[in-house]
Amino acid sequence: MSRLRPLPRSFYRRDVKAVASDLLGRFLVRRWDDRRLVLKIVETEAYLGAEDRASHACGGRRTARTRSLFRAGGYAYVYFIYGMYYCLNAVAGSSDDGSAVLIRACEAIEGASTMRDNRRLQSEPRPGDLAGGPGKLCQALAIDLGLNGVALDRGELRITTGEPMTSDEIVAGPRVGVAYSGEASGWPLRFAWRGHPEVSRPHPW
DNA sequence: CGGAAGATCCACT
DNA sequence: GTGGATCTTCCGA
Repeated sequence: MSRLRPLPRSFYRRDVKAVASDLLGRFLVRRWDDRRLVLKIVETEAYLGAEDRASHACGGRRTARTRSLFRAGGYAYVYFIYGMYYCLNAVAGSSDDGSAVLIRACEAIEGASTMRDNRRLQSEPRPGDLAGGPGKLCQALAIDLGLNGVALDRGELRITTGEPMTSDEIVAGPRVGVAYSGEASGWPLRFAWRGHPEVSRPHPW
């Protein structure tokens, strides 16, 4: 495996769509319980900011929950949803933008047995079982609100250099689970590695 | 202060 | 394909 060198904060402080597609193929590295868990990012979604009705930053409203979302790029934004799941974002752009990239799916590279334990899977994982969705991903990596706001270039949760996708390997489509957001629900802000077995449903290809 | 909704997942038919 | 789990968050009154 290539060296797990953290991406610099400048990586995140760009247009959120560029950050979202450029995160595909990078490694997500989680230190937990004296172990190292490594995954390759295969699916992301960009959330713009005030102008995006699907975003928690819609209308520029700031709440206790979205505090870390309005920081400058390079930090984690973790939130709790549906009474039982967490979702992980990488904050993008400049301070006060409220733009972020939701990490939707990953392929396990190292530490799959620990992820399986964390997911409480009884049988051999099938494609997508370990980290093939934003809630599953956080469960596999034991990510909760304790990691909300942490820097992604150091510490126990990092995103590192990896094997970025070329544009012909990337497919874009509308985001998942945002039907309530009107026109924004059709924006092609979901990015995935075309044909990869860990990409969540519905498949964007 | 009450109620509705939610960037999901799973079991079941 | 459908519905239930489960509870924080947010908005309106």
